Amino acid sequence: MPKVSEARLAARRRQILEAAAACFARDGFHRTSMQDIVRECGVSAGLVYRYFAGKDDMIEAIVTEWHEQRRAPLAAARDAADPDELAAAYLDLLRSLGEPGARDDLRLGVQVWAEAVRTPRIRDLVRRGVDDPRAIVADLVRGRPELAGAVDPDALARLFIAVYQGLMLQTVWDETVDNAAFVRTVEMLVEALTAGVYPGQAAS
Amino acid sequence: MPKVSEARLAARRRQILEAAAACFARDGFHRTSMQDIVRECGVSAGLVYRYFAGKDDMIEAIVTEWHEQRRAPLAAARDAADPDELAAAYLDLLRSLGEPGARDDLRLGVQVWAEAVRTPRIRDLVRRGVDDPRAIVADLVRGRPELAGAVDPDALARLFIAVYQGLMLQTVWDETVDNAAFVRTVEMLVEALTAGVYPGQAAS
Amino acid sequence: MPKVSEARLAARRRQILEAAAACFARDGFHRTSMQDIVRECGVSAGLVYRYFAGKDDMIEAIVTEWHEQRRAPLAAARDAADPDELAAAYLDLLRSLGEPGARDDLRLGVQVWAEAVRTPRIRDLVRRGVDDPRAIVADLVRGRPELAGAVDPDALARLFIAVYQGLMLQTVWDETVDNAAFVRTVEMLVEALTAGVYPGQAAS
Amino acid sequence: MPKVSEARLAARRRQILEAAAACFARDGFHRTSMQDIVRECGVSAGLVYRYFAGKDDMIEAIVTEWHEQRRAPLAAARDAADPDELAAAYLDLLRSLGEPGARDDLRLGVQVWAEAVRTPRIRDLVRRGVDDPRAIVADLVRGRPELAGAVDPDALARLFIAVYQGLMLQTVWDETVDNAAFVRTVEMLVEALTAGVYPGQAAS
DNA sequence: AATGAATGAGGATTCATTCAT
DNA sequence: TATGAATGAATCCTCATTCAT
Repeated sequence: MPKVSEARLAARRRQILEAAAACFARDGFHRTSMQDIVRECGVSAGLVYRYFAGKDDMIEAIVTEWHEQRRAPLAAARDAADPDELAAAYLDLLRSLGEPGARDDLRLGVQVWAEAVRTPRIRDLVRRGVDDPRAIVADLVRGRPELAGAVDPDALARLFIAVYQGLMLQTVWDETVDNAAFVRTVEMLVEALTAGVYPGQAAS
Repeated sequence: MPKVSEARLAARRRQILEAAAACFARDGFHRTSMQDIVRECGVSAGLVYRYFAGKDDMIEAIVTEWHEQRRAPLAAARDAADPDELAAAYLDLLRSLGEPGARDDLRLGVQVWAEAVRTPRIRDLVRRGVDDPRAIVADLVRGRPELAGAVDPDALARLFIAVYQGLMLQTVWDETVDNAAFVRTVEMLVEALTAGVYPGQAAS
Repeated sequence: MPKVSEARLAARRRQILEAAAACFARDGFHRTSMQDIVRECGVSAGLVYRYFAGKDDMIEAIVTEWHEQRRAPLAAARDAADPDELAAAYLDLLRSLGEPGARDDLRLGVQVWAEAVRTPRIRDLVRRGVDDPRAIVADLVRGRPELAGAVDPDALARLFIAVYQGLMLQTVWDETVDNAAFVRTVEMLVEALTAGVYPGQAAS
Repeated sequence: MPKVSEARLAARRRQILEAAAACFARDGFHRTSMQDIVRECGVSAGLVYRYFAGKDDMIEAIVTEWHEQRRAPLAAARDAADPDELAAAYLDLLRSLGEPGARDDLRLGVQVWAEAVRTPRIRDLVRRGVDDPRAIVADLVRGRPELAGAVDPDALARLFIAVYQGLMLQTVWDETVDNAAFVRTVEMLVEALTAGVYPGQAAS
């Protein structure tokens, strides 16, 4: 089995996966037929089944990839071990939601969330996609006593994730959302936390 | 001269609608067959079509009702014209997400969001479901100069809605979410806003 | 059971029958639902079944009536025992096909013919609808030796009926058919027959 | 690069079309279910939809073919540019109506006529199926001044078509129709026309 | 490796008819 | 007499998946 062939295989897989993602983003998992995907990626129906065991397998692959893409920047910031960098990475994620090129990704994400409600395997993937960032943020909070004393680190982490999720939803349905104003408001909130102005917080 | 009372008709409609909502919450709109709904509500297939023009019509009815249920408490609080009451109503909505009886409602909501991505009519309903509460909150913020001077009222309103949406998602996938801790954190945030401790805010 | 009631019954029956005929003419027997008829005649579904045993029964009633209406003028002319009158009655029938008010009747007739292909009971009714006029015309021909010697009376009768049927079809599909020109051509043919100008005919 | 030859595909299409024609002739378009056709042609339900967009598409294909079969002999005769040949072709068409093997074709034709009443696309096809032969015959009449002076060429053409249509109907309902006698009568009529014996006709 | 013809169960919806009121 | 809510089998069509080529 020559290496060229392996690269080709990977490229084919990618080609199919991207066509599928485009279809799923447009119409959701259950309103996209395999024929739709076949049409979109320009290969035969039979071939798709040599790369994926079936539709569910394809959905899983797409969900896994979707979360990986979001987890990466946060994980990188954590590895840098600089709290400011993590905050910056988070705000960048918020900002990226406003970029026009992100639309399909957001649409896909919402479909993933809905699928997680009913499919245990998808739910597990999505939960990991939430739990990993949450742990990263919670760890950071725990490392700063003036914050940790005032708030539940996990709850605060969930709050930041919730803000991300909610902005994502609102952006998906309404392209006129003022992303910059939203991010500025969140930024102020983050700064206030860092500055220790909350009731119960000791001044830092 | 109807031979069957209007109340009976309304009850039938409700019976069907609730069976449908239960099915949709469990399996999503497109993995729920009309047969599933028929089985769930115990009437014949044909009868469903005397009350709803089709599956899409039923989905629309359910989406409309879903948003109405959330809008009502906020609208009531706004009519009371008491800022504290509005904040309390909002926090109650967050708390209600943690009640065990709410599960199906949350699951249904996530399906609605996913459907809004691909169906213009549903998107319109969902946007109205977001825009109405947003206007209520933004108006409140505008009425308090010390807040309005520091933050974009719309952005802040979106932020609160985002928090609600995100908590809803996380609760749907993970029943172990600590709702009380989350709400406490949000409460602190709200109080800090009211207390005017944010950078840029004049002390109230 | 008072007489008034009987008249009412007949009126109801007529009301339903006419609504049904209008629907059938528009959409054919099998694309017209009982609900369509119910809507058209403004009574309830249940009531229709007190006047007709079912859809098939209604179709039969309509087919019977349809043929009766066409047979009547020919039978009247035959009873007058005047050959010229019969010819005139026939030409009048042709002319009536061109009248705008006849459209629905023609449409209905074509549906009847199609139904006669597959339903024995309807076929019997339709055959009688053809055989009766044919006998009338054939008898006339037989009574005129100079014609009967030259042509098969039955075949000639069938020919006249065929001409009627064909004109009916062409008129149904195409409202621009020149009815007057068609009738003039047939008239000339009839006169030629009467004048005995055919090969094999002795001069009258 | 089709893996299955084009001939095989065409054969499948024909297989399905012929099964459908048989069903439609037997039961009419709307009393024939897709399952009936599927049973008749021995392929799966899904496959039918790879060859036809739906039931209506199949009906259209059948109607088109039906008219083409009748138009062909007339068109061939016209191209031969011999009036006698055209007359012969017409009489042959009449004779073919009496052949036992033609039954299903006739039954199908009557269903087509009924469908033309309610479906614009079918009506267009049927009108073309009438207008083409009419033009052929009318052109012939126009080319013979002694005929054209006496009759409206279009009306005469319509008359011949009407005779064909009427004979078809009568044959469909009644297999005892004496086709030979009918054709002989029509033949005589044609000869008389050619001989110029009509009132208003100049002797040829 | 790649194709796409073929399958048949399952989808939403309609319909003639009945019967409690 | 009259209503119209209720039934459930039947209709047309789609879909994920397979396998001969």
